[in-house]
Amino acid sequence: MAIITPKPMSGFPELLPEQQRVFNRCIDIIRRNFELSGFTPIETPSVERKEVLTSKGADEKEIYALARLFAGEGESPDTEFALHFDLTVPLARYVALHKEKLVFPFRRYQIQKVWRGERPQKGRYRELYQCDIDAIGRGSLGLLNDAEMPAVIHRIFTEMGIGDFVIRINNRRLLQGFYHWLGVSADHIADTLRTVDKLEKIGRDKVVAELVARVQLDEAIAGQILDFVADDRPVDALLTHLASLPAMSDALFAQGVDELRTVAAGVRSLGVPDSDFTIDLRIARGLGYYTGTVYETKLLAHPELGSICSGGRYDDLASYFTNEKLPGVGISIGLSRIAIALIEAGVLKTDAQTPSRVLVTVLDPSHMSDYLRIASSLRTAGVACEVYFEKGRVGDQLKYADRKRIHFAIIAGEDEFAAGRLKLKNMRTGEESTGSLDEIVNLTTSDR
RNA sequence: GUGGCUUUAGCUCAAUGGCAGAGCGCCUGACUGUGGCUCAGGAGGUUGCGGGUUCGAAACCCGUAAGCCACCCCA
Repeated sequence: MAIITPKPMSGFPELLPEQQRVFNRCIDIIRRNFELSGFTPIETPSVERKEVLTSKGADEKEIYALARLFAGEGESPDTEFALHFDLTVPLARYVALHKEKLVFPFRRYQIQKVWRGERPQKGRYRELYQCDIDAIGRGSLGLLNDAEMPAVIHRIFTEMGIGDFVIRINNRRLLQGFYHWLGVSADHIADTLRTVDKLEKIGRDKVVAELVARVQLDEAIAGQILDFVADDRPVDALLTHLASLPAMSDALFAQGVDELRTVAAGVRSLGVPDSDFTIDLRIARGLGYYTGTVYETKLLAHPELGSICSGGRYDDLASYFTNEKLPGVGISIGLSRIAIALIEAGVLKTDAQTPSRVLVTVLDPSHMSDYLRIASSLRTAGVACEVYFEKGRVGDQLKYADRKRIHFAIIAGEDEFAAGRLKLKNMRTGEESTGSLDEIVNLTTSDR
């Protein structure tokens, strides 16, 4: 029989055990911190009806549809379902469906896989984890929710130890107001936002060229826009400067500046140090539905990964599913992107290939019931362990423990059982100690 | 969807058109109550796949697939 190649599809990442453990630890940190800020878990199905997914005008090339491999006579193998490509659209449907049972503001988190029909590249996958939090209001939603998103993210990234990062905050109202004040026509504003968003990637000259050639802005105006957004003074100085600009005569601009000031103050009070967040007028987010605050997060040591966490404020989450106005603000961590890249870069350190902390070696199979009892006692004490059930000398068994980087081995044979004293070997130090079962269990719970 | 580059052992990579190799990893033994270190030995390849040129192809040509990168878009 021909061997089927065991290689997974590119873009559908798969981890080795020690990597998976790091990845899961990241998920644990994210979940704990989401809950610490009062966000409640929900999970939506991996598939939605196609019409739900395309409601926001998503790029249909990005969506994987579900089909059966075979269809009966007169049946179509196609289904009306497709895999979700983000968690925001499903959230909108969920909230619209359950709004009479939910209490608003609704604060939920969701950690699930999503699928995108993309050409994979570094940091870009076709199957990936997204970790979203959103706060949804009914009719209205307080502005300080916008400050909470970066605060939660800051706690998570700090705890994960992913290295220095900067959460960049901006406000789309401010940008729109500014462009309006400059005289950019309404139907060119979205295009302008999107083009300026590329600044970091393609550089000032190309952005100006594109603004002039494609968006048909006056070159002088394009230049003014770029001077405006490239302003990188510190938060307070920038806010003061913005408030002094003649563009303050534009109501939208003034509102944006005001919102940004409130959000920045909130972020600071929620414990994010000034070194870790900034107001960056360059970011706009490509997505059209953001209306106010927007976020992007950059890893200083890995700028090539792009934004590892982004989001923003939207006026109306679920306009396709209900007439009721549901404004919200949310942020999403691209966990697969961060974790896989940082594991490969060695920033997130991998450890043992197993959760087992202790290996119970088997020297004398006639005492198997004793070995099993030892394992049971360890587990009752909360110590992860396993028994070596295979044929093998002590050397083989210790080698097994060594390769899986199991911290301790319990070694007991005829002599130990006769004396009622077990031997515990610390695999890291090589040090051995003896004691009763209880004493040994105790030793494995202490650090070292 | 468009373009560029790449594909040789599990991994990283050599091999001027002339015997397909190294390092690391893996397995066995030295070592039947003690892992890592060392030493000795071993396994592992239709050179991505299909065709062509040639006395002879891993190498050159055509096709195809996959991978990487860039665009697009985005986490």
